Parts: sequence; structure tokens; C-alpha cells
Amino acid sequence: MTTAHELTKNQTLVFNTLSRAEGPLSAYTILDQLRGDGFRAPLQVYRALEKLLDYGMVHRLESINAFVACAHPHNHSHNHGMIAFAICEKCGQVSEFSDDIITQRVREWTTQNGFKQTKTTIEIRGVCAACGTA
Amino acid sequence: MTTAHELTKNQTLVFNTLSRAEGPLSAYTILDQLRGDGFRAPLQVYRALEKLLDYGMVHRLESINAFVACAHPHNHSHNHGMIAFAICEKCGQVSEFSDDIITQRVREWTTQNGFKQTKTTIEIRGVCAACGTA
DNA sequence: TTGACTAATGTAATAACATCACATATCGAG
DNA sequence: CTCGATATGTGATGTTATTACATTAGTCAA
Repeated sequence: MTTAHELTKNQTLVFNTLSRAEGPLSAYTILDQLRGDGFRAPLQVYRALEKLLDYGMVHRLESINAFVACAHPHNHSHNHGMIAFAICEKCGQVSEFSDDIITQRVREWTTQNGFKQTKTTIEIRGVCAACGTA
Repeated sequence: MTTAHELTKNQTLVFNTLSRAEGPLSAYTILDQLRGDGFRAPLQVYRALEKLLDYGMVHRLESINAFVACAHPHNHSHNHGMIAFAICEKCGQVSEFSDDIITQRVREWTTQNGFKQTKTTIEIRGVCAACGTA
């Protein structure tokens, strides 16, 4: 069962910062936004992020070294599909989606090759519809 | 037509270093291996890598901040499929593969959402067959 | 050849991202 | 209360990447 996690003070602060943000934030941007709340060192942010990532409440975007609050209020227990991110390089907006066929194809490859996957990153960089037409 | 690129001295050194390597290397590891050839600063490596990435001769692994020589002697002109990487966290070996269905599914999503993709990253982290059974 | 342009290179400094090491505090179980 | 586990505070350090500026090398036209 996926209980709603009790967040600690720092985890709550970091999560709220990410939730309020328009787009992804770097750890150091989060730090700066939380100076007023007593944050002084990167580690305070990274430690909170680590837990939030564990809980599936936050995603890390590897290609831009940044973090976003998870868009879906999932139920992580079921629905183990891989999540893909489309990141707009103009406005920074991130769209999150999950595709069963992609998930399945990846699993097929890993199964056939005896590869035990632990984490999969799918990130599409480009320009979103809004920025493309503007 | 994709002409074989004339590489400069530094590009050649960096490419050869990556080609000889068992697995992916960080820019700073490459730098260290090229000290004997007169390399002194990170920028010498990053500049060469930038070109090699342009030419499609090298890939960047976003999830581990490292670089590998491209496994396929492709023909980049055709075959615009997205490339996926399976990265073993035990031994560092990287397997490269391309899946038309995944490529197509991603394109469907981007088309439907008016997203103009420029680059796509697919990286599977885990443990390879050899390390899994060992 | 000269001059002017472009691409490549060299170098130092700095920025951006992330972790280590160690001390202190908080909280629940027994 | 006391022990152990988890969370936190803090400084230093490690790792990755870029900026800024000077220099060198190659190309091509007049």
C-alpha cells in the first residue's frame, strides 16, 4: 500500500517550492528560494529531493539537471509505466506522459538481453506548441 | 550526403580515447588521459566533444555525465531512429539500440501535441546480464 | 604576397552541480 | 529515560561545464 508519506519540514518546503514553480528548478534555485526559511546549504535541498524522488513525488530531469513536482497524483503501486518528459527549451515547460507501448518495448529489449533495469529516463527536448507558433 | 568528417587534431585525440575505452568516459577522465598529448584544460575536451556530437560520432549519456563513441558505423543520413542506451551500473558497459516502434510512438506524441523535438534521450539504468549472473 | 576572414586552439578564471565528513538535534520504541 | 534511527546543520571539497580573452593556423580573394 502506498501511504501518503509524512513529509518532514525540509521535504515539505522543497516540495512546495517545486509545486508552486511554473517549470523545473535546479537544486540551487530551490536553495535560493528557501534562504528565507533557514536553508543555508545545498545538502539540505539534495537530502529532501532524495526522499521526494524515492516517494515518487518529484522527478529528476537528467538532461537539464533540474527537478519537477510529479504531475500525476498517482498511485505508484500500480501502473509501473515509464514516464517520458517533453521539455521546451524556450519556455521551460515540461509535459509528462506515459506510454504503455514504449514501456513494453523497453521491457522486451531488457528481457531479451538479460538486463535488469532499475530506472529509465526518457526526455524529449524541443519546442512546445505554444512557443513554436509564437 | 554524410561525408566522413575531417577531424582536427584535438577531435581525433578525443575520439580515439573514447574508441579505445571499454565504457563511457567523463570529460575530465578524457582530459587526464590526454595530458601526455598536451591537453591542459577542460575546454579542449568539451570543444572536441561538441563537434563529435554534432557529427554523430559520439553520444552523451545525460544520466551519468559521460560520453561514448557511437557503436554503429551508421549512415546517419538515413535511419533517423532514436537511440536508446542500456547502462550497467556495475561494470559501466553501455549497449546501444534503436527501436522503430519506440521512435514512432514518441513521434506520435510530439505530433499530436505540436511539440517540435530536437533531441531525445532514452537511458535505461540497471545491471547487465553478465553482472547479474555473476 | 598581403590582408582579411574564419576556424581551431591555448589558458585562466569562474560558474554550476553534487557529495563528504562530522556535529547536533529530534523522535519513537522499549 | 535511554537507545537507536532518522533528520538536520554546516563547512569543505569534489566534479562537471562555461565564460572571456588571447593566440595560432588555414583559406581565399585581390
